[in-house]
Amino acid sequence: MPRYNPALVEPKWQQYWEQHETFRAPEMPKAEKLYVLDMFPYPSGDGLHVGHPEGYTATDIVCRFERMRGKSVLHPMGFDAFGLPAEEHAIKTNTPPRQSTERNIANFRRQLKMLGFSYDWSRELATTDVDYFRWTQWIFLVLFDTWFDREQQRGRPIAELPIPAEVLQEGELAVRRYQDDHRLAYQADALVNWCPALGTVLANEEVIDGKSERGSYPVQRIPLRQWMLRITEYADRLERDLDRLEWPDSIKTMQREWIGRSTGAEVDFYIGPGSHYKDWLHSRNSLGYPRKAGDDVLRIYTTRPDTLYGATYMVIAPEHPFVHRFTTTEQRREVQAYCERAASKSDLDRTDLSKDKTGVFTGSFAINPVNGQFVPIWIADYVLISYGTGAIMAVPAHDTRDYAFAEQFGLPIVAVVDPGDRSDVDRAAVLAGKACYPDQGTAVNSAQFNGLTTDVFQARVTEELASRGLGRPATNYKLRDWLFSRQRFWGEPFPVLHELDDQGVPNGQLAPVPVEQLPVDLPILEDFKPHGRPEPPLDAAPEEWLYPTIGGVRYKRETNTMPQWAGSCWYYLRFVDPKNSNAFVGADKERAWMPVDLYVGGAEHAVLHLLYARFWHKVLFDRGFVSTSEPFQRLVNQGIILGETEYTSYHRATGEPVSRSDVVETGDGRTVCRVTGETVTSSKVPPEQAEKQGDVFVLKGHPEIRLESRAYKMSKSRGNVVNPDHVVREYGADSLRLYEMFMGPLQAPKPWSMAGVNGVRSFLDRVWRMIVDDRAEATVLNEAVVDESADDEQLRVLHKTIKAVTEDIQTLDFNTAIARMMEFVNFFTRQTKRPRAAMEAFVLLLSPLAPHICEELWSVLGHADTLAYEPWPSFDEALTRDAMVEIPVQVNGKVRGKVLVPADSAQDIVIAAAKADPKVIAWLESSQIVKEIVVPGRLINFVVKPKP
RNA sequence: GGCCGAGUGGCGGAAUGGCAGACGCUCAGGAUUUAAAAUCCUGUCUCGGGUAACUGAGGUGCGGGUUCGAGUCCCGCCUCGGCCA
Repeated sequence: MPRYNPALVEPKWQQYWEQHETFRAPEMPKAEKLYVLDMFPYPSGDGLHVGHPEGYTATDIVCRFERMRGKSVLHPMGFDAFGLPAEEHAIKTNTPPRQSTERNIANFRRQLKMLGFSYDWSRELATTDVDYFRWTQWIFLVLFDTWFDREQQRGRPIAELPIPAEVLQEGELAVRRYQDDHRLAYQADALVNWCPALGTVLANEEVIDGKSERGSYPVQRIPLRQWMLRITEYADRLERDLDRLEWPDSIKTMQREWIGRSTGAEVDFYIGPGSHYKDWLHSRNSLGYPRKAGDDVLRIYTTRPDTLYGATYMVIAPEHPFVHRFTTTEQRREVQAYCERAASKSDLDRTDLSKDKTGVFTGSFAINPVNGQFVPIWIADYVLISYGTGAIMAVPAHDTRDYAFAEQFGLPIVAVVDPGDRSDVDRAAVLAGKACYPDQGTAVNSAQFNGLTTDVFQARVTEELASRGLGRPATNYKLRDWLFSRQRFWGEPFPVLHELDDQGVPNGQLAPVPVEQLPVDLPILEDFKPHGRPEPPLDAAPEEWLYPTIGGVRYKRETNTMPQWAGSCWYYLRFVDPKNSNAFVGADKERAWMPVDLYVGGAEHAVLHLLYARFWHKVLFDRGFVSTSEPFQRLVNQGIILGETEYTSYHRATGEPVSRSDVVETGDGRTVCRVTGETVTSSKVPPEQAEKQGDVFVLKGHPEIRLESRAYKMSKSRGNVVNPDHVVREYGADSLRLYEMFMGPLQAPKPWSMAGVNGVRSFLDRVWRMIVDDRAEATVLNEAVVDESADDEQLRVLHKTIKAVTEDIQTLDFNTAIARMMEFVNFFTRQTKRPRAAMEAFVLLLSPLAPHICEELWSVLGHADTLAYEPWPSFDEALTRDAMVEIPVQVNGKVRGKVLVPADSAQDIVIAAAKADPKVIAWLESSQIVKEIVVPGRLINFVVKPKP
C-alpha cells in the first residue's frame, strides 16, 4: 500500500473493532472505573452536523487514552428520539413517526460508526425503544408515588404521608384526594403556554420571548388541566448541590439564576371593611399568621421588607383572582378592557424596563400593616401572576419599575432608604422622591426603624410582623413546577388510568397502571397529526387501548404524552445495565459505575436537560434506587463550531457600495443606511477582495468602504453547513477528528476552515511517510525505521513529546497535544535513522486522536493485535529536559544576549556566564548593576542605572 | 440595564508573572519534475539601518497602575459573544 488512503484503512479497522468487540465494556469494572458520556444526539432528518463530532471526539480520546492506562471505561451511545422535531419531520415526510425515527437513527448510527468512536455499541438505546420507555414510565410511577417531606427535605413514599385527622374523618375519597395533592407528579389546572401551531402546550423553558422555542410560533396563555412535576420542592437542593459539582461556573450560574432563589417576607395587607381593621389586627395578634391567605387580605411577597413604609400603592397582575372584587363600578369598563389587552402580551413585553408602563386603578384600597395607611390598588401587567403571589407592594422610590409606573400615573413617591454619600447617586434627588435608588442604605421615614441599615431593618421588621401575625419570612423561587404533559402523539404515554363511573365518565379518581402491565405502548393511529385543539391525538385511539378494564374496574387511559425531556432524564442510568428486564438498572452495576465521571455536551442544555435530569436523579436517590445524589460529576461544554468566516459588503439599490460603518440594523431585521435611511442589501465578498486596514477590513481598492468580517452559526438558510460525510469522503475520519481538536480549545467557539482540514490531513500524510515506504508496492516499513536505540537528542524529543501529550490529554488541551506531535514528526522526518521503539511509542500517542491510521501503522510495525489496550507510553522526567539550556540575558527587562549553560548550573555560574557574554558586556559597560535577578533555567535580568 | 466570558500577525490559535506569536493555514522564493500535482527546503508582526550575516525601535482592543519584568495581576473604558432582565 503505497500512499496513505483513509478510504481503505478506516473501514478496515472499523470492521475489525466491530468483529472483535474491541470496545465492549465489562459488565462490572475490572479496574478503576471511568464513565464517560456524550449528550446523546437527537436524530434529525438532516444527519450529523460537524458540531456533533467535536464533543464526541473529545470524549473518545479520553476513553481510548484511559483504556491504555488500564481503566475500565464505560462509553456508550444512544438516541434521544421522542418529541416534537421527530414528529414534525414525520408529518413533513408523511411517514409514521416510528418509521421516520428509525430511519434517522440508522443514518446517525452509520455516521457515528464512520468516525471510529470507541462506543460500546452493545449498549445502544433509543428513548423510543419500548423496552426503554417501559422504565421511563416506571420512573414516572415513582414520581407519582412520592411526596416531598419538607422537614426532612427529601422525597418519601406516598404511603408514609401523614394524613391530618380532619381529612381522615372525611373518609377514603378525601384521603386519596389529599395524597393526590401531595404527589410529585400531580394534575393541576394551570395557565399554560398553548401553542396552536404546534398543537401542544409548552413548558416555560420552551417559550422564548412569547414564541415557541421550536419554530417560533406564537404562544397563548390558556387554562388547561395538565400533569405537573413538583420540581420546586427540590429547588433548594438543586441549588445547594451545585457547589459539589465540577461544572463550568457559567452553567452553575445559569442554573442558580433559573432557580432564582430569593429571600424576603410575605406580608398581608388588609382589604376588608375599614371599620373592622382593628378587630382584624387583634385576631391576627392572637391567632397568628395563617398558612393560606384569607379573603380579607392581599398577600404580597417582597424581597425588601425594609421599604414597607415607602409602599405608596399596590399592584396586582391582570390575572389575579381579586381583580373582579377590587374593581369598583366606575372602573369596571376600563379594567376589563385593560385585562383583555394584557392577555395577549408576552411576559417580556410586559416586564421590559424600557417599555412604557401601563395600568389601571381598581378603585379599591388596602391598609399598610406597618403604619395603617390606605394605599390604592392598581392593576398593571408588569406584575406577573406566576411570580410570588401575583401581587406586589409598590415602592417607587426604591424600585425602578415601580418608579417608572408612579411617574407615569402621578403616584406619590416616598423615599425610605437614604443612600448616604455615594458618588454615583444624587442623594438629594433620592430623598426628595425625584430619583429612584434600588440599593441598600439607611432607613428614613420609617418610624421606629429610622437609622437602621437595610439588612438589620429587614430582620427586625420581619420579626415584628411575624410576632403580630401579619407576615412571615419567606423564600421564593423563580423556578415553577414543571409542566410535564404534551398534546402530541410522539411521546411516552403516561402509565395512568382515570377511573370511570357507571356512565363511563371519569370520576376524578386516578390509578397507576400496575407495574407488571408496563410498558404502555403507543397505539397505532391512522392520524397522529395535531389538529390545533387541546385534545390529545391519543383521544382518538382504538377503544381497546383507550378503555382497559383492570380488576373489574373500567378506566380511560391518560391520553397526554410526556415531553421530549423525559427520556433524556435517565438514559445515563440505563447505559449501565441496558438489557435488565427486572429493573431500570441493577443496583450492583449502578453502584459500580455511577456517577458519570465526565459528561460533555453543548451549553444549550444548561438549564433544561441538566436541571430535569438532576431532579429525577434526586427523587430516585431519595427513594433508594440510586446511590449518588448527583448524576454528572464533571461537565464540560464544547464550543459551537461556526461556518467559515465571511466578508460582507453593503450596497444601495443602485449597486453603489456603502461602508459597514454607515449601515445600521432596524428593529425588524432590515439593514438601512444611517445617513440616507434607504434600505441597503448585503452580499458576500470573496476573501481576496478584502483587505485589512488598521482594525477593520475594507474593500480592496476602496479603503473608505468597510466590510463586515464574521463567522456565522451554521444554518441551512445561510448555506454554510459542513457535512461530515463530505469531509470523511474527501479527507478521512481521522483528519476530521484531528481537525476538530486542532481548531482551538474545546470549550471555545471556533470558525470552520476547510483549508485547516487539509492541513491536518497533510500532517497524517507525513506521519504515514515517516513510518511507511510510500513508494513500495506493498505496505512495508520506511527504510529509515531501524531496530537501533535512539540517540540522546531523539530520546529527549520522544520523552518531551510523551510528557506533553500525556498532560495535554488529561487537561483536554487537544490542540496543543497535536502541535507537540507535529513537532515530533517534523523532527523525525528529518532523521535518516528512526528507531522503531520511538515510532511505536509515537503511534500509541497519536492513536486516541487518529485511531484508524495508528492501528494500521501499528500492524505495519509488526503487531498482530489492536493497539487499543497497549500500555500508554511512559516518560523519564530526566529525559524531558535538555542537558544544556539557552538562557536569555536581560538588561532592564530587555533581552540583550543569550548564554548556553548546563541545565543544572548554579546561579553564580550562570551570572558569570552572562557577564562574560560580549553583547551583554557592551550593555553593562557604562552602567552600574543595582540588582541581579535569576529565574533558574528561565532567564537572567540585570537591573542597572547609569554610572554616576 | 445586570452577570459571565472573550479581544494576540492576513486567518485558527500558543505562551506556571520571565525570549510574545509555538503549531497549523495562507502567501512568497527555491529544489525536484519535460511540465504540473505531490513532496522537500527557506522566508512570512510592523517600522528604521545594512548588499548581507545582522542590527535598533515599536507591538497582545484603549487609558492608567503594581512589578526588576505584564498578553497574563489591579482600576477605568471600548467592542464582540452568551445568559438574565
